[in-house]
Amino acid sequence: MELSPTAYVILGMLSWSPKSGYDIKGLVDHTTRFFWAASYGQIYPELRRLAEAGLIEAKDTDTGGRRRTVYGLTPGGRAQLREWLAGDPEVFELRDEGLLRLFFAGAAPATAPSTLDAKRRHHETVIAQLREIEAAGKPEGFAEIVLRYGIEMNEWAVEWCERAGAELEAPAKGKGGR
Amino acid sequence: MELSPTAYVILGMLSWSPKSGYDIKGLVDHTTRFFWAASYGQIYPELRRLAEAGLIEAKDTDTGGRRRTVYGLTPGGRAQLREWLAGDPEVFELRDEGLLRLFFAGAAPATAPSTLDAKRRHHETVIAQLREIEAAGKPEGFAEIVLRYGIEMNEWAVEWCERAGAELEAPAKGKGGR
DNA sequence: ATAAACATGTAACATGTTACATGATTAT
DNA sequence: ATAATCATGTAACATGTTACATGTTTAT
Repeated sequence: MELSPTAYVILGMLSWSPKSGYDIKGLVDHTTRFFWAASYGQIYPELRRLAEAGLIEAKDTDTGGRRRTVYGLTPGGRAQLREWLAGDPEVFELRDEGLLRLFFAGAAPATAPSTLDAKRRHHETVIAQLREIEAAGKPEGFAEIVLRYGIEMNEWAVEWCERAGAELEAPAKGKGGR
Repeated sequence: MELSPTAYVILGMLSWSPKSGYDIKGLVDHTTRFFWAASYGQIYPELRRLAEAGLIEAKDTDTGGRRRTVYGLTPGGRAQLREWLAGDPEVFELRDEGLLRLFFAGAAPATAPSTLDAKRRHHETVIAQLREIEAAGKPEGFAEIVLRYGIEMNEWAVEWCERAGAELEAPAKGKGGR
């Protein structure tokens, strides 16, 4: 069976412990969002599909009035997750509008420093968010490794923006930039 | 007027010189693809929209039998591009299936080293492609800066994969004990 | 009371990929 | 002749976001 990577986000989350769609969305927003986001519009329909495929199972635990459907992995779902983990990753996509603007900055060179600045600020914001997650959740094992990746990659990007910004200022060939 | 970033890819390409849809696709594949991809299915309809909006202009140059529509920026299109360049970048998205697999590797820990290895190989492949572009096109100015970003970022990622791989192999000390 | 958080879901929209259809020109 | 490249375009499909609709429970 061919599943989307987003389906594996769900399977992976449920491999830790049973969860509701709401739980999954909350976890995604605090963990994988930086390298794999997912919205309710994806999660709820996907939960239904996975349940129909027998990879997850609903344990309708409505605690009184508030309806809440908690799903758990079936043995088949766990096998599917492990099979996916054993394969090679295929998707790697980056969409960086800052880089795009910088690339075309020749049409308005004066805008380059502020583009670089905005990009740097973006990465700094992400670092702050990741550090918060780090402090709050004290992740361990693979989650911690991946979180460190996020922090270090964004730190690298901040440094690059600073270096590139300095380079832009350096060749001041009497053009009267600024 | 609200344009998609992909529309600005076209406007940016045309700001250098007039081009056909085919030209644009070829250039995208050799330049922006690493941080902003575009397919024919996006480019041709977008060219039509931009022409209808008066931001670009077709100069129907059919060289004999082979039909070829070359577009150039109008003054309005150039203004639109410059306006966009002056704003702050908004989109930054990463989709890294390798990181996702690593994140969930707890369900099959033995798969982690090969995931890391595949991710490293991916980044090495990209570096090789970017170096080829660098050697072939001798980019200058902002294009060169952005190309260097691509190479350096992927080098950083390769190093990270090596470091993380070494950590995985190292006996689990430092945690708990100590 | 009322705001925030919990909880599920759908519909409309936007974006993007792939395969297909068509045909001309150039290099081998 | 035939493969590669040039060249344009569409249709079907896949993916993903946003806004909306609905209602409960908990904290202030």
